[in-house]
Amino acid sequence: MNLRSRRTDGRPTIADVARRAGVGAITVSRALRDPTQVSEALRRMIDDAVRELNYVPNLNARALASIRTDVVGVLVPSLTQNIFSDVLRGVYDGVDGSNLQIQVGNTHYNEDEEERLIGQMLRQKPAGMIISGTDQNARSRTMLENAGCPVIQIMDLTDDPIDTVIGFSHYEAGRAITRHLIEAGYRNIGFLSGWMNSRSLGRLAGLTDTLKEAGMYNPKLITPIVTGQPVHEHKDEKKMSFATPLGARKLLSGLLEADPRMDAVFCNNDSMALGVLFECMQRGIRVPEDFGIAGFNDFDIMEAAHPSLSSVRSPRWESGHEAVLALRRRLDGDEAGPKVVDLGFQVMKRGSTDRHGGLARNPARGTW
Amino acid sequence: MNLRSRRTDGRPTIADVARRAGVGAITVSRALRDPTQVSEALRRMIDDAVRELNYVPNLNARALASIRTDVVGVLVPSLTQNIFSDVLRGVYDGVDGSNLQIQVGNTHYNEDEEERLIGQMLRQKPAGMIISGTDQNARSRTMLENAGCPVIQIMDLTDDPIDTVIGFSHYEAGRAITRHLIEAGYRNIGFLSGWMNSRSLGRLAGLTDTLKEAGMYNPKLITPIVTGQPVHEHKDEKKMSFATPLGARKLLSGLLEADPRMDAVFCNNDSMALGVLFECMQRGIRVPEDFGIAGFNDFDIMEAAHPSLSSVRSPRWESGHEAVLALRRRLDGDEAGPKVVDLGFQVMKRGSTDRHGGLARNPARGTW
DNA sequence: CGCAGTTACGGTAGCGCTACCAATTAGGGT
DNA sequence: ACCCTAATTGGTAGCGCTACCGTAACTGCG
Repeated sequence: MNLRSRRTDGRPTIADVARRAGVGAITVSRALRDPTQVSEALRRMIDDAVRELNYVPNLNARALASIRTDVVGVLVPSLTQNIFSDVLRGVYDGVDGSNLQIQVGNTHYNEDEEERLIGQMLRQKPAGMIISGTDQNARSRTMLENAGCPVIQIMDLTDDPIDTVIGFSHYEAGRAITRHLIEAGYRNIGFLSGWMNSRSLGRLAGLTDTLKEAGMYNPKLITPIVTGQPVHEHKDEKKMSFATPLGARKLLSGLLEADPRMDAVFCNNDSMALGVLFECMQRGIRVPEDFGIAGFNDFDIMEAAHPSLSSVRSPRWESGHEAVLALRRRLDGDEAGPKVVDLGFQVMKRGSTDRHGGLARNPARGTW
Repeated sequence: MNLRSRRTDGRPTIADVARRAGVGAITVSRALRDPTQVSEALRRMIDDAVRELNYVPNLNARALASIRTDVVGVLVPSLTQNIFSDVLRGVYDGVDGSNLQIQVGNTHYNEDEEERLIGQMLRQKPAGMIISGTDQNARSRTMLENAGCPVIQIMDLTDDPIDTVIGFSHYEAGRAITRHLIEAGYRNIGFLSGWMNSRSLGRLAGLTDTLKEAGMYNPKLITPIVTGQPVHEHKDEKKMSFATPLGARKLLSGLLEADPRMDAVFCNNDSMALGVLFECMQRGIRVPEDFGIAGFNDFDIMEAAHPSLSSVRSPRWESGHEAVLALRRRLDGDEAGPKVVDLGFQVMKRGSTDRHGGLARNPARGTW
């Protein structure tokens, strides 16, 4: 007797726990999912049985039997860029201590791929979705609106979220860093980018508007705008064509040739800002006296460079983390949270834009 | 009639496909998983029905009914460091086009946490496991040996893998970069590290042995060794205490104080090498003439720095990618693959260690 | 032509869990 | 005492899929 079917693997099931605790299986199920539904006495018997048997629920069975799973789908446009590594770290830190599972999808900045992944994930009836950006196409948006689960858009801001958006304004970030460059005393300010996505474009718009308002706009100081699907991320670990330190060095050369009066540049990311710094070093251009440099994102390296590099600190980890926390609140039944959360950004004013030595007199590390 | 139960969500099931194709459900199941078992004629009918109904298999049901799932558990010690972002990118690239799903766990360099995560993942009956490092504790190792699925250890090398190991020798990497520094003409070579794990220790051992063989070993030029559990990775996105560019600048100052003769340093990672470069700039120490700098990992920034920074290129993306490919081969029934795969490393000889201008005469980017 | 061996397909019975409904008990008001 | 509601517990019937076994048709061979 007592021969277990070959189909099981001998691990205790909810029925084993129920038998040991002397209750019905369904009561165990309830005690596990919502202990308040079960009386104190039974709950303790069940807890004891669970512990003694070392019972672990079978998530597949749970998912099959119930209408929802504990999977959170997270879509990012790239894993190559450190930005989204930070976001994912925030996400993983956010699920620590919950029973949520993360399923990551990489859209490769391709909206068809994004659409496909959204469809695939929604079919798994996820507990929630976290998706980077606010620029989903119409079909993706419709799918998400009808998903029947919380959908959090991150790393950007919009008045019209699918459900909830948690991020910051790239346009305002572009404005803020440009204002800083102007205040620091630069007059011929350029913009240097490799490949641009919708968020980069927002930052560029912020720069352009601010420069125009100041009567300092000069299109020759803006590198050609490359959008669309980025160069495929290669197997050999090379990154997207221009958006590298080396690419930035070449692009800077081009800008200086186009208009030698250029005296500052806002780079689309930190890597390119570093590349610009190194190009300046090689050319003997003094930073910040002759030339100001600002990056975007503010990775660690910016503070450590010499001169230290100004940048805009973006809430990457925070975006991922807050998104998960918002999701968890929603799953706990709290529907009251705000639909638009602005995490802000921080203009980090450092040596590379300190043209007149103001920082030495007032060496704050950065200001909000 | 025809009222669907409230428990379903209206999506087509295998039974719907079977009905439409005029076959039994089990035949559809077979046609989906192993088409060779089904005759050409039926296979086509089934394929058509699948397409018309837009049928997508329910993975939870499949997992519940069968003995194995399509989940691959991936354990990394950290998500903070770019190293493992690259590994994960290789992993995700490797599963593209298969039906494998990735489940990531972060051990935070804590072996108890690692043990817990291994147990938790194995309970889900994964198709395979990929785990960073070869230094699992005894209980973890036992669990993995009895897992009944392929287990790939990555990012290190050992003669005695649990199952298969794919990586490179940190010890040999330490030897190789040290030989390079000696050949470049440096005589007082130090080692700079923040926090050390077992792989860092391997590199340090390679350096130490090589220096001793050359009669050049000087313990004062080695920063204090900090091991054990690293400082907890904070919510505020700060990284582990010393292993940052800024930390490196302080540590370098300490070493120079301990023995001013120091003329080169091998840094435990690229960030610290950059920090050292910036510290040298500020102090007016000429690189590479007065001082040689080498990093480890060879992230993009090393090539773009000025002077460009020597480093050891580690196969991070490749480790993740090859691990998944090996796993896929195993899951396809190919048991013949090697149990130890050395992906090698590459000493990237660049400006920061080019004391005598050899690179200018022979400007190869690096040599294997 | 009969028989074993093979191939192609289908039916049945779960996998472990939970939705749904029923049953039982307790408490509160009249 | 009674009815009515709420709280607690259990039984039944799936969720969608596949392991296992059975059946039927086909093959080759003596």
